[in-house]
Amino acid sequence: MKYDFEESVGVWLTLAHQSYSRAIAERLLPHGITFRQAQVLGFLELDGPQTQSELAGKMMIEPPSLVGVLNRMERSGLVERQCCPDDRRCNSIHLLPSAEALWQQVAECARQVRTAAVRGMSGAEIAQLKRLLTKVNENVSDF
Amino acid sequence: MKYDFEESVGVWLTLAHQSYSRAIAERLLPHGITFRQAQVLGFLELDGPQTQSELAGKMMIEPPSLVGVLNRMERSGLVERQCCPDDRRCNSIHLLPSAEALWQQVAECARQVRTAAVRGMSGAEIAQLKRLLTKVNENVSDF
DNA sequence: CTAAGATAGTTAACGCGTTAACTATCTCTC
DNA sequence: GAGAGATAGTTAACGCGTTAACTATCTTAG
Repeated sequence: MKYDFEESVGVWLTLAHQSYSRAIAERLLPHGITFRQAQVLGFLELDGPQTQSELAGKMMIEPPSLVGVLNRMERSGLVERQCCPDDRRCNSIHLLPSAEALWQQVAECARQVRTAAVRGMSGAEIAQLKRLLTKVNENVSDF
Repeated sequence: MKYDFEESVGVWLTLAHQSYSRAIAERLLPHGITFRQAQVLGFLELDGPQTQSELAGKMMIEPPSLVGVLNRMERSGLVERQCCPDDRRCNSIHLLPSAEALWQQVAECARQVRTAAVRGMSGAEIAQLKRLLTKVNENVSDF
């Protein structure tokens, strides 16, 4: 009773995910930014200044994971931690001017990869892919 | 011109992949083993003693990434690095007795998650999922 | 046979993920 | 108003991924 490494959803999933994130990382590299940092930029751009917990929630990582990302981004002068006056436990994360310019380029990278990923697929196929991936997600989430 | 985080293949892919690997990790935890260590076990079980480069290739990680995994597995008494007599640059990685027993349980975990992932999907849908994921992989690999 | 190049493995430096444990601060209840 | 509990952020310890640079060893060409 052998375990077949080749014929498992897990393998296809891993392969696709790996190529995808590698493609984004490679395109982001020349801009001196990582995928996670780009995501922070995106959410701040989209929803304005917000809390670390909020950001971590949207990025679907644990708060401690965000600490390092923000430290590096602060060091690069992209964002700023600003203490909330009404709740001194919170930090409000703000974009700095240099980040605004960068965001346009970063968004373009993401858009390119996103477009490339579904090249040659019909609308119906894309919808189907989404449906099946969502299904896998559900199946596996609730154990 | 906003970047839509919700409606991208990347997001669906990430979500599915995350749940999947989390599900495996959770099931493996009680056995005191990680996903990567389980993979090493699997490939050694399947193909017998082999080189670190070979292993890294099959796991699709870089050789330096494997070093730490093997160090920890050696520390746990699961595997052994054995110097190849015919080519003294290579290490031949061997399973130790305690690993043999563990493997049965680990394989069962993987099988459970793999089965759960496609629950409620027809054979045609699974084939379609594979086809689409492979397509995404190809699309994005060759830039 | 020797010098040059390829290959196997390691280390170092970095980024990022986790959980557990800690510090502040806020909130809620008595 | 004081003590108990919830919440925001951090740190520490761990696992794992990368690239670049280094050490051995083997191979190959001259």
